[in-house]
Amino acid sequence: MEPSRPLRADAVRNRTKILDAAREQITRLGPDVPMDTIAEAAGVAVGTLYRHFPTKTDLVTAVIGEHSELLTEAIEAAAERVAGGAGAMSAISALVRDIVEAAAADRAVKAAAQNVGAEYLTPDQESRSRVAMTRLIEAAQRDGRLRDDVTADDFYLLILTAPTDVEPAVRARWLQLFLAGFTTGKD
Amino acid sequence: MEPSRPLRADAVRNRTKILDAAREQITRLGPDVPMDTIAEAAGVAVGTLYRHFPTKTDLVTAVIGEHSELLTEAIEAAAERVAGGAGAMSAISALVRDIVEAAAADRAVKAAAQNVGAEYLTPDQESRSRVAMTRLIEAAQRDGRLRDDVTADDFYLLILTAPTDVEPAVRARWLQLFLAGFTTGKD
Amino acid sequence: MEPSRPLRADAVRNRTKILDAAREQITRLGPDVPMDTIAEAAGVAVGTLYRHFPTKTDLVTAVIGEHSELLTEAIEAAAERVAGGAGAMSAISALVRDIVEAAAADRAVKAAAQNVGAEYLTPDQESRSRVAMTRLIEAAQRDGRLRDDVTADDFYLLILTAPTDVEPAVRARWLQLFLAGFTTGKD
Amino acid sequence: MEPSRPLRADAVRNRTKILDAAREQITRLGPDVPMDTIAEAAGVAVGTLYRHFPTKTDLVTAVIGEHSELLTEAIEAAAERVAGGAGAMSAISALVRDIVEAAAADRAVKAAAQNVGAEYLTPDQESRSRVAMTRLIEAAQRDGRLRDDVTADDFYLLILTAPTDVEPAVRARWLQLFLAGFTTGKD
DNA sequence: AATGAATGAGTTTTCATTCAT
DNA sequence: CATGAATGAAAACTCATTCAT
Repeated sequence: MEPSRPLRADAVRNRTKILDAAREQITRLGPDVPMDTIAEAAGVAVGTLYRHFPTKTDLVTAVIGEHSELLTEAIEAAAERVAGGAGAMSAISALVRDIVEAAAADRAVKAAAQNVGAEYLTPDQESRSRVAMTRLIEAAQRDGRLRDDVTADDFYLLILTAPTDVEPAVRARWLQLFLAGFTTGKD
Repeated sequence: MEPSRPLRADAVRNRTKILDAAREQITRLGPDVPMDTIAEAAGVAVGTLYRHFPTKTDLVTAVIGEHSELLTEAIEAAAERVAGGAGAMSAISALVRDIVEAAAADRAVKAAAQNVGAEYLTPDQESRSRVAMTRLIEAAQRDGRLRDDVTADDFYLLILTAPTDVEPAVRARWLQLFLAGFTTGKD
Repeated sequence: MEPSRPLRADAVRNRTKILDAAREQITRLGPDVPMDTIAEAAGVAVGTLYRHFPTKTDLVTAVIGEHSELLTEAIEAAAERVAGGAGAMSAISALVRDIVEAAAADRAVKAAAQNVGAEYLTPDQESRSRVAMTRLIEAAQRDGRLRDDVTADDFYLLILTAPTDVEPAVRARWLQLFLAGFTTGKD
Repeated sequence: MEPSRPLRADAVRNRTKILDAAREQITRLGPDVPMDTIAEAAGVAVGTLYRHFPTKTDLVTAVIGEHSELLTEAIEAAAERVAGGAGAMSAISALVRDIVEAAAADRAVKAAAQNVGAEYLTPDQESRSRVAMTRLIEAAQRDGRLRDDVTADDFYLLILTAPTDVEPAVRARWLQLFLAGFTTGKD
């Protein structure tokens, strides 16, 4: 599914500028920032925004898409590390903590995802992250550290519901409690 | 903060109709429903909305107020039942399940509250529910069913983060996982 | 043109309270004060305002009417004084200065008069003040102090155009210049 | 305060249409004309009004600005004519008569300006008109036709207080009386 | 008569989206 | 392709006036 024809260099540059600006503005001001504001921040005219993203929803979805990609890559990286011998359960804990913290920092992105009703992951990202996550889970279960009934979906649920608008300490407590429900308590 | 004076009968009726409509519309159409829409649903003119609730924030706050009152009363009722001899841990589980289901129905109300910066619990409700919750927790801990380090705040966190936009089965799974982190696993 | 039947005592009291409040509010906040605000200041309900004054215009007109009455009485008093032997031209100067200062203090009343398009004087007031003004003018002309072509209308014009929103010193200068056009310069 | 960049041709056209319509509508319907009405009269959508003038105050200020520019230019032109040998006092009379007539046509604009707190003359216009007016005054005083104590501020006062809501004949009389206070009576 | 709740047209302003230049 | 001006449908809120209690 590559673009029908390669975008011209300056068009690529514009697309990047727009996404950068959108990410920044949405994170700072929430998903209700006017398109004009994003356009100005990007240093282009609104018309250009609409050339790249036919509707605001498309733009917001694209911003979320970036986030999803990062998330997917983080999961894949954790799976790599475990394949390289690292402890599975602690890799999972660290991964989840990182993701939750990132979502908190980028809280507007989450709000945007809800507001727009966009799917959190693209099909491609969905399958890549599911593969990696499953590898992590199975490793931790082989180690006897993770409850046997826990699935990748359970972790997605955890990520989806992590509180973003609370103090870090509260978020840490939340994570501790939730993860306690995943582990066997062994070790 | 005097009780003003008792509202006229028809005004009370309207106030109720407005709150009912607001809850319904916000739940159905999300936190951004126009005041006009709520007015129409309530069968009154916008002016009447504004007579009862000078700003949209006030209206949303009132809707939240009802909801959080119900929540507070549910916690108190559960505490009563336990005082009457019911099993503490199962009372807590049932309570939390009920609350989470109710919160899911009112998902948009929560969003509206956040959009509008309304506080969820009034100071009075806060203290009433804290007292009742603490009684429940202590009873369950005496029974050895609840981890000793769990506090009322932990339950608020659970309630606050319950996923709303998912199917009931998913929500049930989420609750099971989260509660697993609270319990000792005994029995 | 007396009221068809004497108003009940409390109705009279209310009418007075309303006019007092209206004068005060209009003077302070301009003719755009909401009727509700006037009602509250008067300590009555809006409905009562509307019973006494069918439209807002009527109320504003009534407030102006009071002013006109005072104005008429001031002219009559000056004429009395001159009849009693006082200097006519200086009586006129003092009269005009007083009226202009009063209008400045009550600047909103003037604004109201313009906004509402109400006649400044009622027919009765018109004729009473015209008689008195004419007497003053003729006396000053007999003294050779006032230009022979000056009429009562000229003075009304002066009163109507006096600047209200400027500092007292500026207003005094304005009056001096304008009156210089009226006098013969003699004495 | 850079000149931004030259507006596009059609934007300039619209700006003009909007200012024309605003002047016309405010003059005709008073200072409270809705923005929608002005937009319709201008043949544009409201949004276009707001693109050119972010608030109603800005629009009224711009209308005033045009008017006060014309006024300033009229004074400068009169000063030119006098420098070219024309009679100073009659130039002043004619100037004042013209200005007052123009102000009468724009009565509502003045009201709108006050409603909205807009300044009448910009600092630049203020100084330009003061220079020209002073030249006129000094010439008339050299001719012995104007009282020596009369200043530019006195003329502003005259212009400021000219009656607008009266018939032309009445206004002419008013002007005659007022100017009589300015002149020496010589010639 | 008084009360004050209800009405609803109207006001300013915003912003996603379109389209002429 | 980019620009940025124009569009126009909302949205929140106000207030003169009416009318049930």
